[in-house]
Amino acid sequence: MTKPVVPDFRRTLTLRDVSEASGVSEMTVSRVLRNRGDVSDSTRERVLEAARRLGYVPNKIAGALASQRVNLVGVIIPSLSNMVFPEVMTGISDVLEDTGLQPVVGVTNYLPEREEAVIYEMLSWRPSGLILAGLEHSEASQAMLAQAGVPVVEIMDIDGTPVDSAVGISHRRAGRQMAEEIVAAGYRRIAFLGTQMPNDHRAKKRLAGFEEALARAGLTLADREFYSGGSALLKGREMTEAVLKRSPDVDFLYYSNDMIGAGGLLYCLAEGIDVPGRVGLAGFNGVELLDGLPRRLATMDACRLDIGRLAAEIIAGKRPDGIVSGEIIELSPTLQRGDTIRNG
Amino acid sequence: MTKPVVPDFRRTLTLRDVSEASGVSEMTVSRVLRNRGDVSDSTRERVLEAARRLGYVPNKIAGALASQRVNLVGVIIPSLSNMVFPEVMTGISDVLEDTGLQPVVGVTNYLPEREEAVIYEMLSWRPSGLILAGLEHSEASQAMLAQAGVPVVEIMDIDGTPVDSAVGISHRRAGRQMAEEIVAAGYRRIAFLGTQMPNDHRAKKRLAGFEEALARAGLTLADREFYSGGSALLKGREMTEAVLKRSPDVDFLYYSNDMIGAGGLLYCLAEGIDVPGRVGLAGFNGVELLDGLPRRLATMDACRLDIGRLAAEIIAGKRPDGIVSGEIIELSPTLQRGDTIRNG
DNA sequence: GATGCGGCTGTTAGCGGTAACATAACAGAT
DNA sequence: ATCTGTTATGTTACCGCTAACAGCCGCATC
Repeated sequence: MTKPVVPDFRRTLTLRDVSEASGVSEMTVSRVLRNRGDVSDSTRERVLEAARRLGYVPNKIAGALASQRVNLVGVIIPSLSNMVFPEVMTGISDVLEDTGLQPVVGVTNYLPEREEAVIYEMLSWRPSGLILAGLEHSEASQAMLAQAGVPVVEIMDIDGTPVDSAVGISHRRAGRQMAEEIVAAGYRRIAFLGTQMPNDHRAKKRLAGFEEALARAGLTLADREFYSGGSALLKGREMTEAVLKRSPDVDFLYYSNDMIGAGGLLYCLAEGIDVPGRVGLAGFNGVELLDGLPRRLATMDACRLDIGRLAAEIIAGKRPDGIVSGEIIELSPTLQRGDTIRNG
Repeated sequence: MTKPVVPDFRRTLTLRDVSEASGVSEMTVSRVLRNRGDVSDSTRERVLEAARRLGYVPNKIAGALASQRVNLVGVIIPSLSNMVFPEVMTGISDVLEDTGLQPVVGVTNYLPEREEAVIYEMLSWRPSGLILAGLEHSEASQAMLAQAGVPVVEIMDIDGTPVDSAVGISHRRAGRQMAEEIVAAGYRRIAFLGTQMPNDHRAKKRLAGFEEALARAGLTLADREFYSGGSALLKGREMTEAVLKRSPDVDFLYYSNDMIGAGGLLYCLAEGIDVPGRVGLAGFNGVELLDGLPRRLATMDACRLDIGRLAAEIIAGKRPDGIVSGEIIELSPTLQRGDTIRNG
């Protein structure tokens, strides 16, 4: 099952090897490989040929140290598995693609101490910029970010004070807006179903905004249910069942994300519950998944692609007026009523 | 909306700054910060205090150059958005966590030329190892990997010849196995629904194995339908509708992944089609999502967590016998019949 | 023919750490 | 008192590359 380990006698190649193989100085090789400065066509050809033939791969560690430039952008997010960050990443990659910058992802699992460690690790590679989710960070994290001396963009959320720049939506406002819509549609006994969220600050803010708007309409949450871990779709089912059994008079279910909302929708449809007549449903995020459901769940898209794009543009110095720092961009999520809120 | 850009007068800190602040040599500071070698407790205290006070973050670029050691492991995958790789990443992170190694993700979007670029970029940082999906790579990629001088683990698939090590399942066999199960259950008019797959070699191998087993039973595919892009769940619905309309006598639908399978299942349920009586359904991957569906879709889990773990263990040199190279590990996916294959 | 200049190439001196090898101080053994 | 060994610290020489500058050549200019 195992083939013999062939000891590698070749040291790994350096500029010097290419230089010797092509008969020019290391400096000239360096210039050729970076397309920097003037080199005659004939020399360029010779160098490229030698590099290709040897299979030379430049050592960016040495290059970065010498030039004090690192073409890396750290991206720090809480989780890969919840459908929201892949799209942010797409936006970031799209923009960075033709800037020579390269995103590097770090995952925190919603743990502040993990975040601190990831920030430290990232900064120790002296990246050209940092993009990270959320505005809430440990004190030590904040200090590191402030000291870093590179552009830092906090994304997703703008309800708070960024270290440097921020691109996102107001989750508080998003929650409020959804509540207003629901109340306007005539629902009165409204329940909330969501993640246990010691560290999901954005979900928390949405709920706060939601309750605030309810209060203004003279209402309070009729019930609430929380979960953590497991298949979100399944949890959505289970929580929905639990709430509807416990509080049969509830007429609206507000979910903290689309995945559990979808689970709830499937549950209601399977049980033959009239949606949106008997109960209305709404989620949050506008994930692509929803397109495939039997009925379109009401939701609010979180502008994830744009957030990624704009954050990357700030880091890449592509913003109009060349702003690279201290910008706060608030995007407006659009409410999609779908088929699960009745027409007031 | 923008705050003034405060010019950063402080150069970024170096060992020398900490050394001066604590009155010892740079070397001693270095030792303290890496916990390497003997340092007296009093000195250690003084150094740590100074480092903390100044907010010093070591420069790993310089460290890596000097020590010829980089605690990074490149992980190259085709896509972040299909639910399968997050779980692989989890397995990898779990294992690397306490080895001091750090995964760095690169995404290829199923494009060989992107893959080549990502491999080049990764190798230029001289990582301690590389984990990449699939066994099919451009010639240039293969050459780079072979020359890299670090352990390379190709994951997910083992139907082919790895550059170095491989951890995965046989997709060909997986396809065969599912076909046998379906045929044994008495289905005869079987259709395939999947991605357009110029570069999804694993889906292609599953289909090949599937058709091979059908042929052995004297059957051929009754119909086939392909898609690309868009919401997989929605595509699953649409394709299912298309196939069932076009070939009303089809009695089984084999999907190349669970997400479109789930779409198909939802479609059938909504249309009141008897599953698994009138048509049977099966997908591939065993994603968590399925737990939340109204009925459990037949599928085969791809051992993603284990694949990640084992790959990481190889890189980290944690395999029994200290094998670091040239190992091929085949895992056996388990078939989950769910509720969508009738009992033969 | 001296001068200037742009195109091309080479030389030198780091970048900020760490490996490897001194060195110093002091304890206990002889 | 000398030797040995251990612990704690410092010194030196790089790691592989690039910025900055220096040189050389040929050609147009005055």
